[in-house]
Amino acid sequence: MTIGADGRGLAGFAALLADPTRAGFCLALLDGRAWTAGELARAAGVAASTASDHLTRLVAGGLLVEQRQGRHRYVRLADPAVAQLVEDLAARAPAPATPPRTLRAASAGTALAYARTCYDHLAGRLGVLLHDALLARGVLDRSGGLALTGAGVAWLDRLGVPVEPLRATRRPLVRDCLDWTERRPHLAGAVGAALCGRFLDLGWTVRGTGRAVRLTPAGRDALADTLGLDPALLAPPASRDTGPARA
Amino acid sequence: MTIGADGRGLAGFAALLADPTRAGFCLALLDGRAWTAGELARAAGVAASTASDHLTRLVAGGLLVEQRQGRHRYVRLADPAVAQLVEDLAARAPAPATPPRTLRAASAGTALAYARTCYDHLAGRLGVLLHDALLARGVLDRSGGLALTGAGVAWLDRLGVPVEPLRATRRPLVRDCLDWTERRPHLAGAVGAALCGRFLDLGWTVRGTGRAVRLTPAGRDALADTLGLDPALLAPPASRDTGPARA
DNA sequence: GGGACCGTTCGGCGCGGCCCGAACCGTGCC
DNA sequence: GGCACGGTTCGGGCCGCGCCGAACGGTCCC
Repeated sequence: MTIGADGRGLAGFAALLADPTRAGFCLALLDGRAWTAGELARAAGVAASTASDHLTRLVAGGLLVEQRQGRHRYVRLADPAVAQLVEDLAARAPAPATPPRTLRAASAGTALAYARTCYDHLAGRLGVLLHDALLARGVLDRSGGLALTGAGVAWLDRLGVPVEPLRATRRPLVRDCLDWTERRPHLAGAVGAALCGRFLDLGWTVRGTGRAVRLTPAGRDALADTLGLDPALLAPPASRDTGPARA
Repeated sequence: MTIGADGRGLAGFAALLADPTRAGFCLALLDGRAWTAGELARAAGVAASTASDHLTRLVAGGLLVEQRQGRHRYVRLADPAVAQLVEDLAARAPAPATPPRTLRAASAGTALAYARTCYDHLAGRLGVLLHDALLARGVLDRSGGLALTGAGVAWLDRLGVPVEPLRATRRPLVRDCLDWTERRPHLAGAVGAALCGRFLDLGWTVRGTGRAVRLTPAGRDALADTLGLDPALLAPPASRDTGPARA
């Protein structure tokens, strides 16, 4: 009531996400990449002029940052904290009752349910399996809150992911992120992002269409080797009916 | 773009906070207590009918829960996760340019800057000092993410705060919460809430007006004793000019 | 230079949200 | 029972916001 009872600041900020089009932009940008204004306009189904206006407001509000390049206006989420905020809100928002979809979309859905990026870290069934394996192997420990162990630091180092530079970022090292499809946590934070990037560098994973990710045979063997993950569990979706995609 | 590109759900949810009156309600309720509809209406400066409408929407949206008692409608934040969400948003929202205030408000501001509750845990200078002391004494450790140590569990147990029951809640044990006035983290999460409650039970702190909290002489001695905190640092604001209140 | 394309600005339209006052209902108190 | 009080419902007014199309400027390519 006294310190910051004035709701105008909060309301103005929340209003940025209170429009279906702007919210859709932010959800699309959750893939961590930079989109052009036109791409976003087409994805949202609005005129270019409308999208331009929305982007200006989102940038002014600090949710997005832009980068002009030639005749393109690239835009992406301002920082990981914004991604987390959008996710937290989306996780609490009711699903807008869009049960199935077309066959093609359903098939893409199973691929996404298997492995995808969530802003800048791994999500989907693969992300959850990884999270569980890291806990089982003692890389992570959650007896007193999720934390990276000393053994975990060494393990990451052997993998080629030095932890020290990550401490310099103001971002938490490790963080839970609730998985949309699995409804269980996967690993986010600076370590989650570094791990996701390292897997791509090592060729253990490759990017698919959109935010989908595929595990390569080399990746499957490597994960089985370094984390003791059962290769059978790591099998990619064999066909479109490999487990229902709970969207 | 594919899994949840539909921004309607997120937008509808964010819209709950996108109104100055509703946002003000939620900020007021951040003190963790239940308010009546009339109290909120007066605090926000709107008609009772307007407040009633807003409350209905906030309850329907899951942000608030209500409890009818006689002719009163008590309402409070639905759970700690909502409190965190509101705080995260408020922390990112720009301050609505309300530099000083009346003298009386400024004086109340210094009391709040010294010690207050933040939903259900301690905040303000006292909260930050406590947080730092817990780190220094090894109750908390943040070498791999903020975590409660084994020694911390024992320390809490000696204080009369058994940790095991706290694990049963789906709430994280320990969590950072950015302090509005100090701009540094204080301790939130299940342990932060339990600690705040235990201090009140022990008479180390007492509630002041609003969300303000005062440290009792017994509390000052006890904190100095059990945590090695310098009693001089713990001194309450002697007068209104004890350090600027950065609101 | 010509043309295609990306993005922005401007006017104008229409819907929806926010607010209030008045009337009404239920509770609690005298 | 009478009255005060808290809360709700309803109708109506108003402002703001989101959307589009058209016109314009900039950039890149041929």
